[in-house]
This record gives sequence, structure tokens and C-alpha cells, in this order.
Amino acid sequence: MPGPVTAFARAVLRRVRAIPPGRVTTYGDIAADLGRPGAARAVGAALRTADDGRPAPYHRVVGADGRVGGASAGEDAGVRERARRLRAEGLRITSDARILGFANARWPGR
DNA sequence: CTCGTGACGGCGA
DNA sequence: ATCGCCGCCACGA
Repeated sequence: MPGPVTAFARAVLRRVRAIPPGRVTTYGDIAADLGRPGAARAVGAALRTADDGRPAPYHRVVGADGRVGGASAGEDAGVRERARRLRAEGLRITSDARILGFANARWPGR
């Protein structure tokens, strides 16, 4: 159910929707692209709560270390589901959420 | 306005 | 390569 979305969150969602299928981007990269290097954590918080009513490929946002769900996401934050979706797009994810060929799958950004 | 929180990230041990 | 400890930032109470 859509709720109020901050300008920051809208910018994040917009950036996330620009990621091509089969490619990934990190929280940090998004923050940097938004002109807020270092706000990676805030990006994660935004994705966790943001909901403008439209679907967004959250699963394409990963941690800088090439792990699904980020560097500190627990096994409960929907990691399984996101990993499943990434595999559906052709990416190979190890049992411990590592993205094989991360450097190659990483999307440089626009 | 201050305080606590967390889908992060970098660096040192 | 792994683990833990801080620092950053936006957000909500």
C-alpha cells in the first residue's frame, strides 16, 4: 500500500528502475549518483520503506562486496527471494548469496 | 531540536 | 579471505 515518499526515496526508486535486467548496482553507487556519496545506508533504508505504488527491481541492488541483500542483511530480509529473482535473470548466485562475476554484472550506471 | 535505527561501506586486526 | 568496529546519512519517534 503506497505511502508518502520523500524526494530522496523517489530519486532512489528512479535510479533503481534504470538498472537493466541481469545487471546489478550497489547501494553506494546509487548514493554517489544521487550526489550523496556515503549515504549508502540511507539508500538501503529508503528501499526498505519506500513504496510509491509502482514495482521496482529492488533485487538488482546489492552490497559493494557483491553479496545479495548487502553487507549486513540477514538471512531474513528477503535475501532468498531476491537471489531467486536474480537467478531468473541469468545471474549465478552461490548458496551464501555471493554473486559470481559480480564485477562483470555490475552496471556502471547511466 | 535530539536520539535511536539500519537492504551500507571502508579499514584495520 | 573473514570479522568486527566505527563513520555516514536520511528518517521517524
